[in-house]
Amino acid sequence: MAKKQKNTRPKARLPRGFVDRSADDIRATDKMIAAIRQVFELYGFDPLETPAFEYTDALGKYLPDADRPNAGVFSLTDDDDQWMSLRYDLTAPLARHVAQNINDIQLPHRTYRAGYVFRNEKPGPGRFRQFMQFDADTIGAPNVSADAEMCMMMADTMEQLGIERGDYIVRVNNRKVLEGVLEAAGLAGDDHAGTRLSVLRSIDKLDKFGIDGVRQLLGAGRKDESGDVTEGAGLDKGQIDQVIAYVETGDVDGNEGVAELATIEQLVRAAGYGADRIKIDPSVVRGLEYYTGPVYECELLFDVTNEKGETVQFGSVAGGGRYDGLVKRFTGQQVPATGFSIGVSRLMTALKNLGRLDASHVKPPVLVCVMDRDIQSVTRYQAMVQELRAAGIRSELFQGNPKDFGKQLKYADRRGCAVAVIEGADEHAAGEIQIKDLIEGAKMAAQIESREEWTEARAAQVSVPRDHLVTTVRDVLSRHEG
RNA sequence: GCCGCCUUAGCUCAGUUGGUUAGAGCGCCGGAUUGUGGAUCCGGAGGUCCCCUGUUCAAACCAGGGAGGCGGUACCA
Repeated sequence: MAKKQKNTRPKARLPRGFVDRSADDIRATDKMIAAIRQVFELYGFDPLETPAFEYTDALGKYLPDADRPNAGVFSLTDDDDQWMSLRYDLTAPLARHVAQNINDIQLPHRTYRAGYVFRNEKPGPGRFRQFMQFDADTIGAPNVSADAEMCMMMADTMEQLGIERGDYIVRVNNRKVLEGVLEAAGLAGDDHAGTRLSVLRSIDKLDKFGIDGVRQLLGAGRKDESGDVTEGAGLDKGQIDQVIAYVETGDVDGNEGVAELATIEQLVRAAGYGADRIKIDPSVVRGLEYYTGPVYECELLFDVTNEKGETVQFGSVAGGGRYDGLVKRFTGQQVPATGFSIGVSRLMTALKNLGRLDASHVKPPVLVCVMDRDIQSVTRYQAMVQELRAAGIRSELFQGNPKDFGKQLKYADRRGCAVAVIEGADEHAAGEIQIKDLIEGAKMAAQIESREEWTEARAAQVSVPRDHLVTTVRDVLSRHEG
């Protein structure tokens, strides 16, 4: 029978691409969010929260030919048979919110929001199916000064997060410029729509594969490490040279986008942001779906290593752009908007691996041990914990099985507690308590070889009057500060 | 999706020209030690050898299929 039961036990496992988050990660995330929020608030943005689910058509992910949401999103049908999906970014839900409340919203509308988004796709190193984004957007802002502001705010945010100047770069481009290049290469018109997509994707791969890689992708194709072939855009040599020349110089004649970029550059330079922080970069492409003008992204310039010590390609940690058509989908009126999104989870990985995120500020608690198990004694131990807490000292009563005292100290040791408080019958009779410095004790343990000696030593332990509890604990804690 | 590699104890892994009861280290639990963490010593628990089918007297090992994991690539709002 027992065997049979075993077969029906569920396997404890996570859905692929999802992770549990540890105490350290949560605290680090909270800290990052607080830093980002501080910058956004300072710039005059207000918070907004939208739900994790939206009706699928509001996200704009319906296949034209099937009554079924597109791949890439997690979807289900509500009890009225309507398709709902988990949001895959924070921009589409914002557009829905603005369209829905357009009469009550004072434009320009400046908002920010943090939240988890979900993507139903193959996870990769550092890429998950649930991750956090932190967005800022200005809705109803037709001029590129709003885009320039976004770039500057991105830079400020990086510095607020502790990333030093020179360790990040905000790169800016313009969709209109890219379209101009494609036109100049003879790729205008509906016939070449597919090719245009391929070309843009190829340009986007510059930082990953370099100029030669981009050339291959623009032409016949490229082979990856496993030997798999990526089909190329199939341009001829003249067209490839034309595109590569643009990527290298950023030149396109008489293009509206070029003028916009010049304005952005002028604005940010006037505000004191040099090319070491914000620069025009012709290889920036961003998402292909809805951007209509300036696009920008922020990249980290230092090496990030993974657990195995290998340097990893990190890519951009934030990105955004102008999306003038997104609200129009709902209302029919043009509502120009621009905004960007920070990949909080990714950025945290980078900062953590770099040791730039002092993840654990939180000190382990002081442990009050349970020596005598009668109710009178336990109430005394409880009172000690209350006293410590009232003094603002993080502390806990041992809540495991108290019959083995050694286990309690072992628990304190594993938890990293600095102090254990011990009061047995002897101490109680004398009106004393034992305060044990576990960190000092661990150092002493290294000097001791025999078990007996170690047990006898009662390492780094002092006996003090009961009413010295708080002051003595505080002394020991401060000894280990910093 | 496509390409490659991988899957044996909680973890990291060994294992075999196909041959009895499948191993190690670490971890875990118990004891030496029922009032003191570490080190040491002794003992113990823990396995559908990823799943299915086939070949064979015999499969953890061979063959076919499948699943899962990792990595690359594609897609990425």
